[in-house]
Amino acid sequence: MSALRAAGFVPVPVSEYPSRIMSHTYDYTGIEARWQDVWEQRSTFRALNPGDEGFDAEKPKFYVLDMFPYPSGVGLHVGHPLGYIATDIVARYKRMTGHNVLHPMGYDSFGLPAEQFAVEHGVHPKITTDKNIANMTRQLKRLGLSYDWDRCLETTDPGYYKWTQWIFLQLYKSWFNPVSRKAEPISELLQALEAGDYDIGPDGELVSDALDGVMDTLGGVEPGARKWTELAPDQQARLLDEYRLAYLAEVPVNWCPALGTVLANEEVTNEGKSDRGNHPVYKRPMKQWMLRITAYCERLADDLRLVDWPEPIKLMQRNWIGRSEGAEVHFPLAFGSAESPDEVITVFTTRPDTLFGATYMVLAPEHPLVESITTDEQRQAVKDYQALAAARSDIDRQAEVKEKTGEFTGAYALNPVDNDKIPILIADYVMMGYGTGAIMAVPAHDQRDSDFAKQFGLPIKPVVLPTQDWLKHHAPDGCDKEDTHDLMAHYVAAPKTFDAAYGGTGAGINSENGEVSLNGLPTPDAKSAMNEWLARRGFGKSTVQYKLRDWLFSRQRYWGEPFPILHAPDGHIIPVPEEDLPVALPEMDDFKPSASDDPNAPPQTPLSRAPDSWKTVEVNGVKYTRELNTMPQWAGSCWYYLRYLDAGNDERFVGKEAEQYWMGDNGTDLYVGGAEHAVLHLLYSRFWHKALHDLGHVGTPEPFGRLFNQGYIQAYAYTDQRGVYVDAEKVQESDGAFTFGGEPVSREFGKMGKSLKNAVGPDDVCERYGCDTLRLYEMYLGPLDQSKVWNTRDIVGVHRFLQRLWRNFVDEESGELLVTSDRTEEPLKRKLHKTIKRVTDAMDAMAFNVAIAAMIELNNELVGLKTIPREVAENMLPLLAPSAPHICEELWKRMGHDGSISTTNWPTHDPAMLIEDTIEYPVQVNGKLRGKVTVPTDADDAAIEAAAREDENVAEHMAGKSVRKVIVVPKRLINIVVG
RNA sequence: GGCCCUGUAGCCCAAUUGGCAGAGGCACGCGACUUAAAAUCGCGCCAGUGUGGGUUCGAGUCCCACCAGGGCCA
Repeated sequence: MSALRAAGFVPVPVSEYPSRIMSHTYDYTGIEARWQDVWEQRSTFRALNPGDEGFDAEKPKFYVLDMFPYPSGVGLHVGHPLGYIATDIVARYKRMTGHNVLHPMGYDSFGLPAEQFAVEHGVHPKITTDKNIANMTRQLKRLGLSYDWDRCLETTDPGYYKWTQWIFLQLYKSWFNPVSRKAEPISELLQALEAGDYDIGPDGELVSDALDGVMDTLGGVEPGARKWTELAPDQQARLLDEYRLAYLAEVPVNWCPALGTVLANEEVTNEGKSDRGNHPVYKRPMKQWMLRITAYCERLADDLRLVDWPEPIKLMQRNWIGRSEGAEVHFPLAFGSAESPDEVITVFTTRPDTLFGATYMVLAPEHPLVESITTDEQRQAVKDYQALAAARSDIDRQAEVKEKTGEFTGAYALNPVDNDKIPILIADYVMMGYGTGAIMAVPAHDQRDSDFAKQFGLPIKPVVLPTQDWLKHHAPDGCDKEDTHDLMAHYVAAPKTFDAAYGGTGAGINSENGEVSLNGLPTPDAKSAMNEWLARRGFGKSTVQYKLRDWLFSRQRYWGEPFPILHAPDGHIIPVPEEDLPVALPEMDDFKPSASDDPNAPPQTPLSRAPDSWKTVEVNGVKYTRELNTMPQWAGSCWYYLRYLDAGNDERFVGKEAEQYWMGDNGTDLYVGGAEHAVLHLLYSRFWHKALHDLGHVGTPEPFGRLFNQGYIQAYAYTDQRGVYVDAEKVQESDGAFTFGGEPVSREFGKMGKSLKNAVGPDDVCERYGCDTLRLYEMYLGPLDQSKVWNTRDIVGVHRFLQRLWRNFVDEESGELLVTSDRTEEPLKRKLHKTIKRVTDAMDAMAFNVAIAAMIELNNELVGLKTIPREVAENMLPLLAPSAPHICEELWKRMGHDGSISTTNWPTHDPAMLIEDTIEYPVQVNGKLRGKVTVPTDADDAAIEAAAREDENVAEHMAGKSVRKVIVVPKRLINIVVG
């Protein structure tokens, strides 16, 4: 059952539509309503799965997908359907070129926007969501979009989120095997542990002889390794939990008291505010569900090579994953503390070549080692500083200000390259969440280290020679800036007098011990020489680090998927058995989050107020409590593209055969949506898909083979003298000045939407011009991938085109069809075939603006004719049908066809019709146009040249000069170079 | 500060990927029809491609620098 019918929509019988047929003019209202109804009644756009009756296995498949919308309360504005119209044209085009097309739509109905709308209006989110979905479905249907509505899904439907929960359980029941680089069932890890394949290292890492040298974490037997069988049952359980792809962890999270929930890093803005609502966000440690997306860093980055996506989006994902190559270096403590005499501090650096320049170390104030290394004299000062740092936000701490704060721990480490005793400090510009939470400070070559060192009077030792330009630019006053040697000498002797740190590359200096010398080596060579030395001496090794963190997967909200997890009184957790899914969201009247202005307010989830009958579950005599957090916004959208393939399946999240057929080798054939999802949805989806792929549930390594980002529709917006936006519709223009209610306003420009008060609704446009006009107008605005300005004034252009088309086909007086079986005149026939080719090429390139222009041109050719030849009409309507389907269906029917035009074949052009008998060549002399000659198409180069030389004007410009070169570009031009 | 995208008639956009800068639309002007207006039809109007260099027989297209607008990351 379609969402629209579910919402109580009853189609009006065709005969009752208001009609202006009597006058035989272009009655778009009646035509559009009538054909939309016919499509619905005949299920014209139902996509058949393999095994369905009538399924044609011979046809290639084409899966064209839209990013599904949130069912927002304000409905659609004309910016939303831009992508939907484009995919609809592609879907209709592909059907006509012999493809089995899957073109579905659904609603991403869980999450903050829906919940906030419900809270604001004091209505249960289920009710507002249903209402909003009904309204948006009505709006979408009115655009004549050829979705298979039978596959429409809502992420809030228990029949859907049952499988979202199921996928979560698959992640929970899996671990990432670093050797195979794949997710594998955790039961296999358990078997391996029980068989003694691995021992357990002191930090819970897996240790195996067989894997020695293959993997770091699985490397050779370490002292203190234990056997699996030596662990107590609860230790065994905890160890397994540490390897799961979904795990609980006490981590510093982004806590937003005003929203009453935690947020993922991706949902926090640069200013440290919530992406939604712009509320302050604080870091605090909390026990939360995490998904181990970091295990997939390498594959997520590498596999971007497999997909046809816009380069900027790939780049954004790569930057977000943030791969950096460098080295891990172990600094021994100079005086071991009493508790742990062998302690080392491990740092990650991207510049191991600057190790000789490390003159001190900095730990994050939260670093676990701080406690044990701090000397008694410094203890109080360190404690005070830690308290100070805890009160600051991450964003604050990372801000690039010259004023740095910190405190000395009293402890020292040894720089492994030269055994120099270097002080260990704590400072809040070092973050626990990045790298190892400790850095080696190289003040000569890192700006923040330099600021800190200058402030605390720490030594600065240059180890890389800067470029001359840099030296000149940053040298202190009093240096001779033209004297290269003087500058260098100055720099090496007194680097702190220069006003910046040199972060670039260059030859090494001051970098030599008895075993390795970096002096004179360019940076890349210096890096590898140092890495080699570190590895040889056991002080470290080259390694790769990623910026991406694990995905915080809990939210303290009501309107989300409940976790299928039970907590025992003793703290251990068990999954809900798969056959008991879904864990339905309980009916609750009080679903509001516990919002607060107090950053220290404890999180309290709405589900903690659920009835006990829901919260408590008894299994084998033990009373378990359900997990009371819910999943985040993104959970449902991670896999919806798979559910469409087999939306009604109760047995599996998607049937194998349907999945194999529609996903094929490369996933979706076209995925269209906004670029704002470059690092959120698109990264999360890829992660889930890869895990499902590893576990054998889906066949392709990537979900979205081809991605296309549509641009935004922008519109003029107007502000009054206070700078407040006013309703753009009510602004009046006269002589280039704009007024609102008599007051002058200034014009700006921005993305269409509620906040700028410049939204235009599709319903109004459909009312006034019809949806075929709206569809054409949106496509005709410009290239799909670019942002364009909405200008209501321009709509009449494409509307006139459709009016003219109608009058070319139908006599408005009599209603008589003007299509006859007359022979097509030769020039018109050529024009037709040229148009077929141009439109086909443009459709393939998704250059719909160009395709429409070509059709307008052909239509304009027909305007002067009393009747049009059937040959032209029969080819022209199918060309236009994907873009303006309703008017084409109507004219197609009036021409005597029974079936829908959407099932006819796409026209093909006759190449012979494109070849002209003669070609006019522009003739250039020294690159300047001097004449034109017309020669037979089959003339050879010599004949063309001869003809060119005969042109009077050309001859004149060649007179008295010798010909150096003649360039004849077949079918293009002739250029004669003289001198 | 780094990276990415975009600059073509008054406006939105084409330009076969290095080959005559103009397909289409809007706006504007004139004419036809009309008592008149709208609609419709016909005709017309306008830039040398943001700026400055370079490569080339030839540059809107490729390279370098700069300017402006938009985006992403610091």
